[in-house]
Amino acid sequence: MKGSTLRDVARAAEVSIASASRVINGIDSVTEDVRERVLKAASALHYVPHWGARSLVKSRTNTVGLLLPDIYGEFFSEIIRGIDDAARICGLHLLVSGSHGDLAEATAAMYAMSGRVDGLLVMSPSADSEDLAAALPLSVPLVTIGSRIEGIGQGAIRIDNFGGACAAVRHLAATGCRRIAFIRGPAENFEAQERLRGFSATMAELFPGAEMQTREGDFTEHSGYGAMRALLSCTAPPDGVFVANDMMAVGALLAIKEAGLNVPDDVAVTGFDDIPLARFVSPPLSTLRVGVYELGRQALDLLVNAIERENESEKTDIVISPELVVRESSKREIRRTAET
Amino acid sequence: MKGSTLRDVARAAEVSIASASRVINGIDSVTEDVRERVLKAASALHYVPHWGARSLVKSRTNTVGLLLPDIYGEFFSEIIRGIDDAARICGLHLLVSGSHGDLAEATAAMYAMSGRVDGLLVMSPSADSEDLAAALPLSVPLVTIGSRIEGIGQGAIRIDNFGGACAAVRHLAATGCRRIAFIRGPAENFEAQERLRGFSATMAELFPGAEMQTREGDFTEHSGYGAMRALLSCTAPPDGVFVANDMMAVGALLAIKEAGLNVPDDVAVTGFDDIPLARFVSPPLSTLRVGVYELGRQALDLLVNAIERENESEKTDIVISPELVVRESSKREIRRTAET
DNA sequence: CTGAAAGCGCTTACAG
DNA sequence: CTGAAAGCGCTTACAG
Repeated sequence: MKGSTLRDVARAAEVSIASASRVINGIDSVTEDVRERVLKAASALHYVPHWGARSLVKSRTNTVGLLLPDIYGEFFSEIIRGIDDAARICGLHLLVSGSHGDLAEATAAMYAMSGRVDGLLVMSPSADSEDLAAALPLSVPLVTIGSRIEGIGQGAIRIDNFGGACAAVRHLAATGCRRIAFIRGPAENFEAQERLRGFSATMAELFPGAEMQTREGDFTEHSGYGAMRALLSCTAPPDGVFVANDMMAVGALLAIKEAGLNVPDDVAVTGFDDIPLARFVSPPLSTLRVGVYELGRQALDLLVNAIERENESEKTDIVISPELVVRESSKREIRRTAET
Repeated sequence: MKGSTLRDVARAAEVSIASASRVINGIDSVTEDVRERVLKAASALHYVPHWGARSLVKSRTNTVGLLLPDIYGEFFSEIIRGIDDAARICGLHLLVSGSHGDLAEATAAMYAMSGRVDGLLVMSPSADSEDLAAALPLSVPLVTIGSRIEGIGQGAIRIDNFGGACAAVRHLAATGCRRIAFIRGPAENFEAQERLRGFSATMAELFPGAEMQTREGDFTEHSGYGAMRALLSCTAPPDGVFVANDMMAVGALLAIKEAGLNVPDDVAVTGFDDIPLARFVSPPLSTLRVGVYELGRQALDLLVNAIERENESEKTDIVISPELVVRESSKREIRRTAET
């Protein structure tokens, strides 16, 4: 079970450790004879380089850390995929850590990682981010994903949640909706806040003085269902709903159906994210597509850049604009309403 | 940017490196005075232990590697979640690597990982597994997930795909289906093969001598759609379809709808996996629930055990039985058919 | 081209 | 309780 070391290989090949190291690393001009002997010995002994030792002397780990919030589902999967693919191309390994209930856990995870990675990718959309910033290890290049924090790290990548929300509301209005409601995400979530801001701003512009109906959800289907029921029981129920993410929108769809109303004719619905599910619910859900995979790739590229240019403090910010995808849930003829 | 070392901390705290090491590791009885000084110095210097050095001397990395095939979606996400949660409890880090197109890539990934982990979790349901086995580093405890390979590793965890398939076919038969077809997964995929085996065996038992209709898919929604269309254009189209995974079943649902037929009355449908989407399509999809999160947890526990009992070669095998979940897509009154 | 030797940062018996 | 020292496995100038 115990692995063999370079010394064992060198001994078996009857060369010095230095020479063995050279052929293992494929460097230098080494005699073909030596190379062969070392390679043979290495494979016979099932030699695997001890990574800790190598990283100790090179002070490079060739590993990046990925810190995720407590995320569940497609989004998580996609972003890892994007990062992992990009990392493989750069020859980097990926250390992941998810599900951090509270700040203490997130800090501990970051701290534990920072000694073994060349850089850190941190996604932490909740409010504690400020405190997290205070706890940052300064010795490691860091790129934030979708974070509200401006000052920290060597780079940041985020989604234009505000712009996306504006587009959604404009779209609903263009399709004839006059009473547009909003189902919000968690109050402490930065991305949710930005979507709310986009909603409010656009509503104020399009329907000045009108009252805005919103309900809070927690990004789960269940909460979307509940919020939609609440909205439908208002005295003036909405004829269009922008929902802060697709998962909640799916719940909203259910609630509308249960109320015996039609989507999109009675209530048009638009979500956010474009998770795969969006295409499969009935009616298919209009939404804002975020290239999550691409986001992951770019985040990693940003980090690799930061690692390479060391402490040159040129900070890069990337903003990804979501794209409106119109499906059946909001596709309707512009109707003339009799009442106001 | 450059991190400080234990030596720096010791110097600042005016103690020996040994003492500094002790308080950092929280061991031994150390004077309260020393402890305080070291802790203060460490935080002032933003000291982070160099993990490579530590692992070099302890010959423990506190990291496990996870090797996944080219997987996309919920399944991937869930299994990582299960493993990550379990790993955190054990104080282990998780190195992940996905998307291995071919054997060479998978082998390279495994090799690259094996020098930096205490154990390996390998999921590789495709046929190359035999070759992969040959390439295994022997120095690292290894647990396979859903692998066809029997001989390798210190443990294995797998899904009872055969049993699940049997249950699905029996269920369809019990609900009145008389011509049950099967949409297969990729031919080289072990799990897909097992599901096919279960289908064939049960069909042979229930409808001896009857011809079996099957079509191959590749686990994507699109291929399920195509396979279903092909099945519907047969001279004797099926009145029940067992589909090798939920994603393809979703495609099948679409094809049936497009053909103007009703689910479940004209064709009952059952999938496999119970991905979240299954509940949201219309009609909701009957399927076999596999506790993927739980599977991940258990896989890690198995590995931790293997790591702890070192080379005692007591190999553990765990088989998880999927559970039949009946939803609308196969809920129908048993009908009497006029024709044969 | 090749080898002896120093050193990466840390832990851990071993003395005191 | 504390420190000096050896050693974990590897890479890399430095000589030869």
